[in-house]
Amino acid sequence: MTARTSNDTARDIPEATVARLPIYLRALITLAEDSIETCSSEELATAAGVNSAKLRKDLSYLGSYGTRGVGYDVEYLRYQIAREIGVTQDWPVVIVGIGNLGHALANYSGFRSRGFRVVALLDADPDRHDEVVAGVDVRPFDELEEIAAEHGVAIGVIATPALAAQDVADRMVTAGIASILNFAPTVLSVPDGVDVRKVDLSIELQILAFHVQRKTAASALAQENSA
Amino acid sequence: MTARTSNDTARDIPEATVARLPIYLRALITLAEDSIETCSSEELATAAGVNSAKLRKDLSYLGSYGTRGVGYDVEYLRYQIAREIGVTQDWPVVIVGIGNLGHALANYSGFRSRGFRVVALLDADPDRHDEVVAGVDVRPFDELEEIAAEHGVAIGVIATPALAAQDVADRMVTAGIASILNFAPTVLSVPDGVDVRKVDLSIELQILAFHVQRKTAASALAQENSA
DNA sequence: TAGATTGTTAATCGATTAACAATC
DNA sequence: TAGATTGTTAATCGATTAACAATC
Repeated sequence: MTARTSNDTARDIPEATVARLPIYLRALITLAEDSIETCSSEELATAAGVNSAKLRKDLSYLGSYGTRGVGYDVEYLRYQIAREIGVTQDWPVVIVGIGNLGHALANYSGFRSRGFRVVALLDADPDRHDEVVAGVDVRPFDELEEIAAEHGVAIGVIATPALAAQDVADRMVTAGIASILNFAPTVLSVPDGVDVRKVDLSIELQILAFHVQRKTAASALAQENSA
Repeated sequence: MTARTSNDTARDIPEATVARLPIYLRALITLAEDSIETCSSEELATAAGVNSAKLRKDLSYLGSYGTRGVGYDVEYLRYQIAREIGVTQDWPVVIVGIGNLGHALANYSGFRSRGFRVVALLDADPDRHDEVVAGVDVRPFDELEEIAAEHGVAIGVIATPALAAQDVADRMVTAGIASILNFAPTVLSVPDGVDVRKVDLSIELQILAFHVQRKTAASALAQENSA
């Protein structure tokens, strides 16, 4: 067996670039659906809502997938980005906490169509264990380790109340799940090497509110000064 | 009436700092609930999941609300941050699109408790207009302008399918709603001055998948080379 | 006063952007 | 070849961090 050099694995791609790759992928899928076969960096950038210099710089970290004077082949670039992100394969996912948000997540079609397969829904409440949501049985939270091992689950989604979230995260880590998407409004502490991303609805709204307030204050001020 | 200088309005606070203020606010609320009256930057930083240098730098944009040698008064700092974000007042919000996600959002208690009041739920589907979700009637989408004017709505939430989202955004802008939280997986185009934030569940998962893949590739490589 | 901790400085790091040489 | 567009360079901008003087 030949020892590989580090060149075989992904080069170091900046975090900001990684966060935009899925946006480019979505834009390319939309273009493909519209039967567009080729696009320039300018066109793709517009579809993705970024400027073209940033797009070209981002793509340059992946390799040279375009043709000067012509642009990018939509299908080819789409495949290369999907491969780089890792969504050419299917990732088994567990969702813990089947409240309103858990229901919404389980039913979200965007997961299945984009490389993710919900293999289990877990909830601590025994009253929910009879339910079937989006074609998947709700199972007791205790079965986490078993299910994770059985399906090789690498990604867990936490949609529980804030108080339960840390315990769920600990159990996920024990079960070998090292990537967690956390919807609970709490800061999780996890060992090194475990990757946590956080989505917080009320924080997003508060960031908007800050800007609304500034806009309102600015226009009130302008009005006052012109009076 | 005295003309005000620009010093009276908010200084320019970096975007990265603005995005963290709600996190600090939440940490302070948790500390207050635990009857903690004073905290150091180190303690608050730990609770918020950042390092203390960053926390102090962030707070320095708001003013000098701490006491050297002592730390911060939890209640006082909490109020100052809430005021800076603008959540000492209540913001009326409309949610458009009452599918699974819209339901989850309407029922999310974190809104009401953090300065936001859902004044209307709108959906284009007449079959939904009989429903009452979280104590609020679902109304026809056509009533957007009317409701926005009546309640002075400044913030709109889009939880529709991707195809409807641009139309909803256009109508929101017409109705004078200049801040939009978009859950639909699509890029919105809006006029200058309109603020759009985007939450995309499948993009967050894809970012996780990228890192899982890299971890997996790295350990497979290590194993191979050590063999 | 001595110890503790803030608020600020300055260095470093990473991300964005415009411009353009390379090249189809 | 002439026109178009990529991939890359280098300058700029903004964010992070460690260190410490100011000060309670």
